[in-house]
Amino acid sequence: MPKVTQSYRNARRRQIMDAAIICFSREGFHRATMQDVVKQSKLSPGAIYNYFKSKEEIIEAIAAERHDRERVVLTLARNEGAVAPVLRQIRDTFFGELRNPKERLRRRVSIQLWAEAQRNPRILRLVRAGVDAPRKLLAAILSDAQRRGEISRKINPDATARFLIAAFHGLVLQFEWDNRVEMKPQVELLEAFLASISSSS
Amino acid sequence: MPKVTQSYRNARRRQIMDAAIICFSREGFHRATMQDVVKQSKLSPGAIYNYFKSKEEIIEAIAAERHDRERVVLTLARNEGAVAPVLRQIRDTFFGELRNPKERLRRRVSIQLWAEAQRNPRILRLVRAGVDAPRKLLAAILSDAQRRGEISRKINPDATARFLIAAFHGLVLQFEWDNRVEMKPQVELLEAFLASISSSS
Amino acid sequence: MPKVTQSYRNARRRQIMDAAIICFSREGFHRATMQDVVKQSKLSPGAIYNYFKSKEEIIEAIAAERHDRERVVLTLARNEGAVAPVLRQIRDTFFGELRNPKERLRRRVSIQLWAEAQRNPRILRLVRAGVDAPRKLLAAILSDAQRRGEISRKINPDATARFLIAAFHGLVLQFEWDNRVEMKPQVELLEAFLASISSSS
Amino acid sequence: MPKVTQSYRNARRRQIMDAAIICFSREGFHRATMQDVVKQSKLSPGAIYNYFKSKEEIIEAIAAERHDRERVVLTLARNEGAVAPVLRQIRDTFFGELRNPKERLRRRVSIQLWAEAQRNPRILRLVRAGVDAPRKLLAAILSDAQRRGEISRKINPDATARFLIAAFHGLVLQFEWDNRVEMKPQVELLEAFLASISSSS
DNA sequence: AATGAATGAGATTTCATTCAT
DNA sequence: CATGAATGAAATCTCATTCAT
Repeated sequence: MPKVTQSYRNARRRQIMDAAIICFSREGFHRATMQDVVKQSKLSPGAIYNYFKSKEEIIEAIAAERHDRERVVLTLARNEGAVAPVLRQIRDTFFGELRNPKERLRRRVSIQLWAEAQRNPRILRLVRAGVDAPRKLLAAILSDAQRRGEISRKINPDATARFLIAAFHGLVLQFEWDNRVEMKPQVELLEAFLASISSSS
Repeated sequence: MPKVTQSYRNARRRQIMDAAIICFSREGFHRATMQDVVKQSKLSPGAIYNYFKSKEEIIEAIAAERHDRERVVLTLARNEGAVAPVLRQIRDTFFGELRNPKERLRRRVSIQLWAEAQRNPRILRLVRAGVDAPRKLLAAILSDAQRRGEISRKINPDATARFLIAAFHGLVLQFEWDNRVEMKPQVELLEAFLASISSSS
Repeated sequence: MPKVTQSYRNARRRQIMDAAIICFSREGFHRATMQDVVKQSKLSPGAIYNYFKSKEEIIEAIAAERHDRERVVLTLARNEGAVAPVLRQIRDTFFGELRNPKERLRRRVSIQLWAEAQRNPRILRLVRAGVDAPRKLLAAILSDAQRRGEISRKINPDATARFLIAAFHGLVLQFEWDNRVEMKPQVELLEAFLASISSSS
Repeated sequence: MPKVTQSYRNARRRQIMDAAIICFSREGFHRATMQDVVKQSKLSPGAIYNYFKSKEEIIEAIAAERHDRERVVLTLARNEGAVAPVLRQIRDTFFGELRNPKERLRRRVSIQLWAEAQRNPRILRLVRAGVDAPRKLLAAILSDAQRRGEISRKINPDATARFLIAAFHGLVLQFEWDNRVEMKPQVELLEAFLASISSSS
């Protein structure tokens, strides 16, 4: 029934969100003005407000997308067999993405979202959800591996999952502050860590 | 030449920064207005601008203080003997502080600073310095311990130090998003991690 | 040359004006948006602009219609005989209409027009015309009645006509502000007033 | 305790309201911009918003003032003796004021308020109160006069009071639409009306 | 003629900062 | 040094109108 297709509308939303991600990653949510987004998106203010009710809503849409994305990446990993290659794949996916320029923009915006979550309950909910889902999946993977005897019974899957995600977030920050930081030693450290919790130890 | 004593000036700066920390942790840098800080500090706008040239400068002063503080905590730990108790003390100091309400405010502001560092080079420098100093100290501690044969030669002290700090930052976020998160399992995980890098392994 | 019949065009104009009257009476001219009129009329913006050059023009069309209507009501009254029943009929027509829901909407819009006339000369002209015509008709009726000796020579027909219309407008306002206002005592008052100007006095 | 006196604040509010009355009477509430009021008042936007939270609040303050003013005028009239001179004084005060240029501005704004009352309940309440108080006072005056036998027992004081006020409002409109309208014949008509309800009749 | 997404000027309001007292 | 009213640039958002389809 609509005059323009859903895919047209989606493309516009995409266009706006991409522009916003560029602006927000450059200037932060508050310093970036809607005028900046307008220019970057090559649309008009009115057009943007046809797709998003407010600047806040754009931010929320970006947060929601982050959330989805992270969940999807991990879900893909789930179904495979032995734990070690699965974890290695997750690790490589996440670290690999840090080199991707587009993903770097998004990571910069994520840091903004962490700050924003402090005073915007809707963002908080989205950020939380974006972290909870991966954590639970990771914990389930670890749990399964424990059941199969692949990793030590002594470790706490939930706490370990949380710890791994925390470490990843922390390293995102480190990389943000100084992008010459080498990721390889970190990857190796994780390798050692995983080895230390594997059953043979 | 100053008409009031330095200690008076210091007390006023303190008063303003404490008020600002409260406001910033509540609303974020950008949403918190100078009026909020004025009210919270029980001073007048004019008075505040006698001590800080701008809102930015207050933020920078807070960032500088964070930086100092973190360095001091670690410096205290340095001179002692065996590595295990030293690391345990550092760990307990940092995690212990997470329960301290005043420190929680400051942590909230830290997260804001992480976001702000993205577009304010002066903040970036301060944040970076606030992370570099502890990292180097920690690396030195690990290095010393390696030399003394207390921990494995195979680990990379720099990378490990960075990793530990990253994990701590990540856990600060986790705690911020959900303050019911238990820290004890995390502390135990770190214990296991330290054990895994000790020489006996 | 027109591609559609005049009656089709008229029906569309009617549809738009009816929708506009609803919107304007609800929100006022300025608060009501063209989008509101679009929704209410179940047409599209483009369609509306095919029939009216601007929002102003819709307002003017409504004003013009008010004007016509009021003139017509009075014209109908003119041709009858004795003055008393004629005046009574006019009175009853006007007061009776106040109970008519559709007419109430229009009265609400009239009040908007009174305000609008202050800064829109075209509206002013229409409002003025809408009041002048009835006044002149009423004055003529009174004048005729004077000539026939039905009402006192002492009264000034023009001033009296103006006064009656003014009182009616004022009562429209009273009713608008509080629609529990009883109209019957007002009607009786007018009866007394008419009696007082009738020749017997 | 305040740094500036209350009278200073009152003077500023006066300054803003006077400027607003000029702008609103010229352009209407909606066409007049805050920038217009800023210019007219020779203050800055920020200064105005120190005294009024919003444009709406300025409008409400003006409405409240109208209300007060009208009440005061009538209250003054109350205490005197015989009804005829009292009513004549009220009549002359109201009609006399119509020639006062400042009062004309305010009347123009009143008409705006009548329109605005349709969709702003706070304005409605103020407008209503501004009409109710005078009406009750007038009704009381008439009632007293009836008790003293000065005017006919047959009239309904409430309805008559309402009618007189309605007529006045209606004449304000007439005068607004055409300021060449003579008020003298109207005053005489009222004289006749009052005579017709006096006891001798 | 009809559609409705897009336009963009312009409205209200905020808030960091200043400066006369 | 302190005060706090005043400043005014700039931000977000709205909405009458257009025009490609």
